Amino acid sequence: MNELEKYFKGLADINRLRILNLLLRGELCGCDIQYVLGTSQPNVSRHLQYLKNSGLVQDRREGYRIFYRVTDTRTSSRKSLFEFLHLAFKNEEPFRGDVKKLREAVNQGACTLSELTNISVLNTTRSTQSVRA
Amino acid sequence: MNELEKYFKGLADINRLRILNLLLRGELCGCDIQYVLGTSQPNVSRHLQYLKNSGLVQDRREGYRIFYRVTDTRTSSRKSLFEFLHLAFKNEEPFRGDVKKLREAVNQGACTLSELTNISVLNTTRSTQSVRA
DNA sequence: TAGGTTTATTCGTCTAGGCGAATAAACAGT
DNA sequence: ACTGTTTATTCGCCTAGACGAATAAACCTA
Repeated sequence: MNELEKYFKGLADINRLRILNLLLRGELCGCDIQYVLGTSQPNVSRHLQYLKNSGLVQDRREGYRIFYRVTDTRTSSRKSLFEFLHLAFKNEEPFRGDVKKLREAVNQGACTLSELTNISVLNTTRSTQSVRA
Repeated sequence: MNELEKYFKGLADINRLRILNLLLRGELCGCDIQYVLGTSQPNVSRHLQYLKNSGLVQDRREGYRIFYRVTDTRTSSRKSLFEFLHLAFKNEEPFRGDVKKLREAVNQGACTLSELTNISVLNTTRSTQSVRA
């Protein structure tokens, strides 16, 4: 499939746009993304796989966690695409709200830190399977 | 639906990308677009409607012809999007080939001019219903 | 009004995509 | 080995989208 078409198919969904908006701010694990989007874990996983297959996102395993990040932009048309996205997301909803929510979560201790700081509020609010079980 | 999402859904198809590539070079009627894409008339019409509903394309009637153009970019995020597209299409296939094909058609007398110049080669090659009937 | 050109719509069919629920898989720590 | 955490996959269902063929609609001209 055409490269551009592949990118745009990857961008043609609000969930994936929201994910990219977060990843443009830095590397994130899946559970943090899930928390901000407020949707189910399988749904986040599906969209992340779609983004990977579109060539927009890469991942890296660290223990039982997987960190996702925007694909490297060296010598690629992706660079200007990501720059456009970064500007387009700015001051637009729901992207703006998502970033705010992410910042708050990180300040209180995001997924990676929650087990270190062990904040009960976050654990009860954030954990999915452990709490909902 | 979110504005950005609407745009990207409009861009998530190779036919629509090819159409936009042509329209970024200037206003065109449907039959010229059909000629360059080499697909059926209903197919072109469908994709043009989709692009209109996505807010990426406007049209204007002139007699029994309808001219399509990229949506006005004053005070809009569409401007930077179109600028990105213009660069991305450059030197990429099949967009490059489409522009070449369009130029040749225009030089020999495109849809609008074909009835004036009445070039038989063009008419037999280009006309759809009239010739194929 | 009749015929020709361009564009839009309808119909039927097929594939892709989105999502909830449940389950599986990968990994770490004890 | 057992348990808990994170991520991926499967299943079933539904909707959206793509396209060829045929038809309709809008418009012009004679």
